[in-house]
Amino acid sequence: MSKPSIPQGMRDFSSETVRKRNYIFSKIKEVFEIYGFQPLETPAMENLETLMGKYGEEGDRLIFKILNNGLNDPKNQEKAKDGFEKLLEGKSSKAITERALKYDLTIPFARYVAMNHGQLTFPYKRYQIQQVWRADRPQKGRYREFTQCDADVVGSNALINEVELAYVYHDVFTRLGLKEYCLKINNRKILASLAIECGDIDLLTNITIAIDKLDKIGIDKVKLELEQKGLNPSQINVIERYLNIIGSNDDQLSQIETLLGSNEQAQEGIKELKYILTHLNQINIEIDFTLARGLDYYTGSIFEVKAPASVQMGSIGGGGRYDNLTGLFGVPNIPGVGVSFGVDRIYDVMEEMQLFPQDLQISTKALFFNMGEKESEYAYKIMQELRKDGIACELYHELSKLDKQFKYAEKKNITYAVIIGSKEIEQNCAILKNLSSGNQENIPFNQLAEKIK
RNA sequence: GUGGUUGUAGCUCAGUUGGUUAGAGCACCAGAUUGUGAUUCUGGGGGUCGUGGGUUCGAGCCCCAUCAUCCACCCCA
Repeated sequence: MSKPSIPQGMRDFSSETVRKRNYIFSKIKEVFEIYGFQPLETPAMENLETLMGKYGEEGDRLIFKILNNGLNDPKNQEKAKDGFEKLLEGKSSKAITERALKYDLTIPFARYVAMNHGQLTFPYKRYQIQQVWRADRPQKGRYREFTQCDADVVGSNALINEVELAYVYHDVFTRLGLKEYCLKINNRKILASLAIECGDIDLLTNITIAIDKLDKIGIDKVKLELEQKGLNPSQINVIERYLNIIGSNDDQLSQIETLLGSNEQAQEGIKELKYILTHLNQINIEIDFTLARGLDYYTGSIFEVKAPASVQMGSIGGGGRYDNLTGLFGVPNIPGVGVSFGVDRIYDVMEEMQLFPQDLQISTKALFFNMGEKESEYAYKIMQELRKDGIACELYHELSKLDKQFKYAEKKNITYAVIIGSKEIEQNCAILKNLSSGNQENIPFNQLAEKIK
């Protein structure tokens, strides 16, 4: 038998890691709940047609598809062969695969809303914390299975939702102690107007992909890429003037008004930005007109959260407004806006910046030493009393040298050692030793719980 | 999907131009120590050198393939 292994980009999480991850989840959940979001879970797999075509061409390629069962059944073999031919041609085939692992939480959520819009109370505010899967090559901060934490509001056009979600970001990162994060905002309408200003709305995708890279590759390479995409010098000139907008939020707003203010869409986008920013004067938020975000379905505000520059992680969260997501599933006129947290990346950032609290790893509070068969029977009864009081404790599993029992306690980060030997039984008390300070004292059995708590 | 990096004991890593029986530190186990975490000393167990082929009298080392890893691109959280 070959050595056991797990698939590429998948991970086991040790106890220590799970505790740290749970710490992040609990903070995020707390904030979601106090802003009035309700939990939702959807299945790991969706019908393939629910997912295909929603994330662009690249996205389709990265969806994990699940092979149908029963392909070897003689009844299905003709179909399966035809289907396989189709696959080889690069088309998809229901005969071979009709289910897939979910790629994000937003599309399954839209599917859920489309299926249940009759029952839901709008605006519907839901949060969802689940795994998603992408068949991407793993690298730093990128895994094939990772967890997203989303909060969305659907059924409301009000910009107050954007304001609320920005506060959600702020509150979560504040609670996690991740102070130097950077929340950026832009509006797709402004990007769209830039494309119109260049003479063709269809240029939007190419333009956004190129300018999104500005801080990574610099202005010259962005211009080169635009040139390669077939833009002419006067178009590139417009974009360059757009990219040269810098300064405080107010400065940037007045500059964009000068450049694109005559465009109706731009006016709308600018108005929205202004509204959101004036309601967010308590927190740090930066306009970034180069912010584009990949997903095609965004139509209004877009958000992105960058990790502190010192850790080189890039995006740890993102979101935005979409006008008609459920329209993809035949239910029109349900606009929405949402944000997402990349927990796995937040974990990596917090690990690197050492932001996890020390006391997360304390599991067992007290270890009862095993001093022999009779003694441990006695100790067991006392231990069960402590457990009734909610104190996590355990009895060392066999009679061993004290040295060994101490080492076990030390490794498991256990706070107290409780030693009950024949002497102690006679005196109706136990030795309670604090393993971090090294102090020990005799404690009557009936006071043990109180001392340990 | 494209390009590169790495893979030797539980962990971190040495290992010469291809040449006897593959090493170290840490960890683990036993003892010195029959009720208090240390230190020290003595002894011990552990490896199909990622996997599968090939070249060679001979491969941890060279070649091919494959899997995993990390990194960059694409894209993205």
